[in-house]
Amino acid sequence: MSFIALSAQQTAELSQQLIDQGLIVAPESAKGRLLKSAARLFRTNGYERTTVRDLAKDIGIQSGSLFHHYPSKQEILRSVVEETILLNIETMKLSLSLNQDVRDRLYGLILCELQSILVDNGAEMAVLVYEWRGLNDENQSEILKLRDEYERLWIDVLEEAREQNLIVIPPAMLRRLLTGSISWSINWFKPDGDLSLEALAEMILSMALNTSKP
Amino acid sequence: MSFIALSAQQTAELSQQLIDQGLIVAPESAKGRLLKSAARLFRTNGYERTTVRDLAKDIGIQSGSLFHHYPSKQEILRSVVEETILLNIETMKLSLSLNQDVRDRLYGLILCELQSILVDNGAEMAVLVYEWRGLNDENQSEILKLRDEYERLWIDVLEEAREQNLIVIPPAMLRRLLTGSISWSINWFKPDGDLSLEALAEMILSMALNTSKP
Amino acid sequence: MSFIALSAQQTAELSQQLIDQGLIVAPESAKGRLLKSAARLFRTNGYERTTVRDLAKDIGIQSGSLFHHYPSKQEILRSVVEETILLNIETMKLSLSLNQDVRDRLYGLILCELQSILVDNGAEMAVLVYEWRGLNDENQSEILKLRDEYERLWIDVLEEAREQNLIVIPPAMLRRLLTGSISWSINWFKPDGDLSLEALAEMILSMALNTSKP
Amino acid sequence: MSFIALSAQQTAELSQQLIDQGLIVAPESAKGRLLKSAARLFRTNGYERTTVRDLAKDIGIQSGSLFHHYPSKQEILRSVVEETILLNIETMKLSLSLNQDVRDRLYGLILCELQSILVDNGAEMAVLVYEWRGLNDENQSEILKLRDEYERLWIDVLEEAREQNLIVIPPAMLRRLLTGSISWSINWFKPDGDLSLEALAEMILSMALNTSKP
DNA sequence: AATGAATGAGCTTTCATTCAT
DNA sequence: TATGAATGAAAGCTCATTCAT
Repeated sequence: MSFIALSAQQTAELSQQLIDQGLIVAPESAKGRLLKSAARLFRTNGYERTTVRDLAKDIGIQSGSLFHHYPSKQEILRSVVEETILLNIETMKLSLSLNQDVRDRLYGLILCELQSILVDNGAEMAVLVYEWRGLNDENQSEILKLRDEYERLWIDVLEEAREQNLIVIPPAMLRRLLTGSISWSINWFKPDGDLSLEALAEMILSMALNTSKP
Repeated sequence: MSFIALSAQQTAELSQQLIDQGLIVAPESAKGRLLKSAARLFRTNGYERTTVRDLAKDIGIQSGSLFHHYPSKQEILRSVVEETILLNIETMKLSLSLNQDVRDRLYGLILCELQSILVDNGAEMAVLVYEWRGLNDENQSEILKLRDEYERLWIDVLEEAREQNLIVIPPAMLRRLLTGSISWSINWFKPDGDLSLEALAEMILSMALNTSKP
Repeated sequence: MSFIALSAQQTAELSQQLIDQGLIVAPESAKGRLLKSAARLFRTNGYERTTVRDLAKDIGIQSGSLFHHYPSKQEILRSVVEETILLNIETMKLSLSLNQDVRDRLYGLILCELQSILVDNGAEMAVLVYEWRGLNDENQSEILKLRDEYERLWIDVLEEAREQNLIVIPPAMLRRLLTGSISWSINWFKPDGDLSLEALAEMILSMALNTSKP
Repeated sequence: MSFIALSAQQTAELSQQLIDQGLIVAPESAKGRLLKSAARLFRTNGYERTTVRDLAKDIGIQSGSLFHHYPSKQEILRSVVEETILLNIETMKLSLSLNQDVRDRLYGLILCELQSILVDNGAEMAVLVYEWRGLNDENQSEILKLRDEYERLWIDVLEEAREQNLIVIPPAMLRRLLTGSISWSINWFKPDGDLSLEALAEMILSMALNTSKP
């Protein structure tokens, strides 16, 4: 395959750019550590089952002190979700810019989403998928706008694939089926197991493309 | 396609048998209505966000009266989940007994799972998929045994398909991808929309089988 | 010692008389069994900690059925306490009528109270002593009248003892000290142990009489 | 009599020492006031009949705030009981260290226990005696160890008395009779009445010693 | 008499949030 | 910024009692 992956350096630069633009907070800052903790706990125990005391304890402060950083628990969830989408959008855009072949472009999106959901620091994505209901109505619609942008990237690539007769299922529908397959992996994938992320991505790609794996 | 679907009568008879064996409660009984309500509310709002007062109000009794039927909220969740799996196992077995062709057999499983998760009385399945963490440890392992039996049915059919070279992805892995695709449908499928359950099932089948839809 | 004890037959006749007069219920009747159960449970777990469901279960009926026999849980407690005092008063009167010597008379009272509190079917007395606060105000004052009659018997005998210089502590005060010693025995006396009820009664007598045990 | 009583200053110093060692909480602290309140209410109404709302109201906070100080109502009871025994043990040891004559030593123990149970700040002792069953099993056995140490002090003094032929009833038995007499006093003694605590202690002593009051 | 479903007030406890220090 | 005591609404659950059958 001709796929060009993102280098670690490119990923790091991207994060730094977003931090500089004020779109996401620096991970080593107090707020950053809080968000990381929150993502992990929300993912492990669920939003409701995670108390602000759990959160505070996890980063070594008192529960009351949390509210100096964020006005409410709800806002913490919103930040976790928002930052994740923002980072994912930019990462995916970068990957697309490096690859022209539609197979590679689709593979890149799959890999990116898997990485976001499965690798160590990707707890936030799981929250995005499974703690959707934890957001109140206002926040849901706000996040929805970002989500539309995110999904647009997927649909565009799938439309390309359709034009080249690589897929038979309508793009919007296929995206939904893939979303399910990819997000569900959080329930079974073991990062230290035999199966690599790349191998999993290829399986999903082969399923999507409806052709035998090369 | 040569697929033989379950008739409404067969489904009804199956439910009645399970009721007679004491494995599930009659849906028109007090307990039955409670479980139905619980499944719907748990699905809509999540287990944690559903209070016993909500539940009681929904079926028109006082909150304290709930505990006349079930000793705890947790036990209600357990019952919802357990009954769903039991019913699904038997429904799937029946469907498998009616069809010999492996494509039909797989199509039957997909349809059955979709039906369970998407049609009006399928709220329980969503709970099974998404409220897993709501169960305490003891109940999780108890339910896990039933789940193994359920998954066995899927794996067996996928093994058959593999022997006939209909699928390229290893059965256990493919099942996981399908589980995700099918269960995620709860987040977007509209029962009253243009897409029929059968059409959706066929799309998923075609994705699984890795061959063009006939 | 010249003490004349009550025979089993005399005790039985006494109970029968009270039953015939309608002052206490027959122990083998439904109500009787209920009271016996209640006394035992109240004694073991306390009035508050004993639920009507516990009570019902103990005698093998449903909790709702209890209220065909007694209008409230409170009334059950009142009956237990009332019957106990009534029976004790009569038993003590009988014992006093059989003994003239003041040492014997006092010994009889002590033995009678110990018996009431310690022997197998004497759970009611413990309730009388320890579940006093479980009674509401109205019932407390009603029972108080009976209690006065009961205490009168003690005081009269202690006055006699005082006139004969057998005791040095004022009767009213001594009665209080003895009440404590006797009732506390419920917390440590083992009916099957080495110490007999009679030996214990003698120790208490010797303590009261302020003379060495003969 | 040659009895040397504890001075108010000595008592105060003892309390301070225990506070400094972290064994009991300062009475003027939030926790201290809570324990004091709890002891009084538990004594007056019983553990079960006292609600956490009663408790909170009594010290002027909201019921939820109680749990900032103690994790459960049960733990409040445990603390009340534990602190009482600890303080009593130390007070009794101090009294014993000041008196050599066995009569005086015994008189000191009696007085100390009476004081603990009857004077204004002695509600806790009543709880210890009468709310024993309110403790759960785990806490009962924990407290039991302290209680053994407490009882050891009594038994040792009674053994001395026996060696000097001052008592005729075996020490372990006599202690039980005295426990009853002393603890029962809570049900009748009026701190503002004619009878002084010291006079009551002497009566009990004379009853125990089996000799006329000198 | 007995059942068992239902009541409804009240229980202990949880928890996001506030605020004086 | 951080603390930690306090808030107060709401949670899950208990239980004496009622009542149609």
